[in-house]
Amino acid sequence: MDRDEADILKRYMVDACVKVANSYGCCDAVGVLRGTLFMADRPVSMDELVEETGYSKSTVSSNMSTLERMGLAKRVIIPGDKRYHYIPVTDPDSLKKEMIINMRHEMQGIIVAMNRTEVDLRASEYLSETALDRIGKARSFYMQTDLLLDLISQYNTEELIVLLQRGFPEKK
Amino acid sequence: MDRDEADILKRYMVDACVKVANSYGCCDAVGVLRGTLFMADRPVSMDELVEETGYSKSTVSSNMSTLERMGLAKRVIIPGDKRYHYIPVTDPDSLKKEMIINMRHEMQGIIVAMNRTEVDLRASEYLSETALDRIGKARSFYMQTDLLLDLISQYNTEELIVLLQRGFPEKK
DNA sequence: AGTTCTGTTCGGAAATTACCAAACGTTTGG
DNA sequence: CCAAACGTTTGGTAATTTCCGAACAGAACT
Repeated sequence: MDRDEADILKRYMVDACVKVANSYGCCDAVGVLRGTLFMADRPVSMDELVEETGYSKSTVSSNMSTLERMGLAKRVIIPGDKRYHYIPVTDPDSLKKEMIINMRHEMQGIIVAMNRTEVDLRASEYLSETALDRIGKARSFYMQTDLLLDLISQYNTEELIVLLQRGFPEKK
Repeated sequence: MDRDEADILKRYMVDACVKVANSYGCCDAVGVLRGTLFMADRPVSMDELVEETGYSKSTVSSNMSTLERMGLAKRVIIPGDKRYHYIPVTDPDSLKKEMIINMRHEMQGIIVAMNRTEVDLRASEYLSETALDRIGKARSFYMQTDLLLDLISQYNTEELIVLLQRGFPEKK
């Protein structure tokens, strides 16, 4: 397969991955690399990623590190080759796990901030009931969501779908 | 309450909101404004946001628009005042709904890309079974997740927690 | 009408970020 | 122990983004 053909084949995935990457604040290169990796039919070395994406070696190196950190790519060892090779992470459980970890991390950051703020608020001489009340309500939302995410992480997607489609049978 | 006191009270929330904003690729100002708005005990005019954040009027205006677009702030009308006033969106249902809409949007973008890629792949003379297989598996993951999100959006958080804590009773 | 008080848009300056090339440290193979 | 191959780190540059001030457009009141 020549380069042009490969580029045409991967364009949609690359575009979609770039959009996703951007929506999480990542630069284009992360998306391009992810899409390229996804479309490869075997583990890809860094040289090949340089070749296929047109980015420099240093850019590929650092951005592949971030893809790895995000749990979207993995390094594998190819026997008889001293170079690293990357494969995309595509198994549902890993992807789901990463998504949930990220979301819970966000929840917990906000919860910690709310706890600290509540302490400050109660110590303040200008005690704002409105603020206290709002913090209490918002915190319980974030804690509930965090709990829900924990529960969701204990089932796989098929089980969750069955459970939720079943719903509350007693309600008929 | 003086300015310093207010700044101390809101610092944790502002910091946390800035972190969240950054993790979604938004600039600091979005987080600062969100945190400030959250800590206000009444609807806030744009002048007050300018005053409290130190940003210029134009910066506040454009970033409040993005907060509104993200479903995290709302404009309200104060009778007898021709200025806009902003309130933070804190009710659980709205927040949950926004989160799910964003996630489903991401899922659907990827699914569309995969469908188009599959068409291209099948039309290509260099048909890669590996790529086709990977696309099929990945797409079913994203479609399942999308379905799951749809189901999740049909319950409120309390109900979901009950359902998932109950689990599969027949499995004892 | 005109005046004043809104909020948005526009152009440019400053700060940040993405990227590359080169130098560097490590590992592999001879 | 040397040479070659590999990946990471560093410094500098180009491009982007953020932000501000000024100009602008619209509404409310005189």
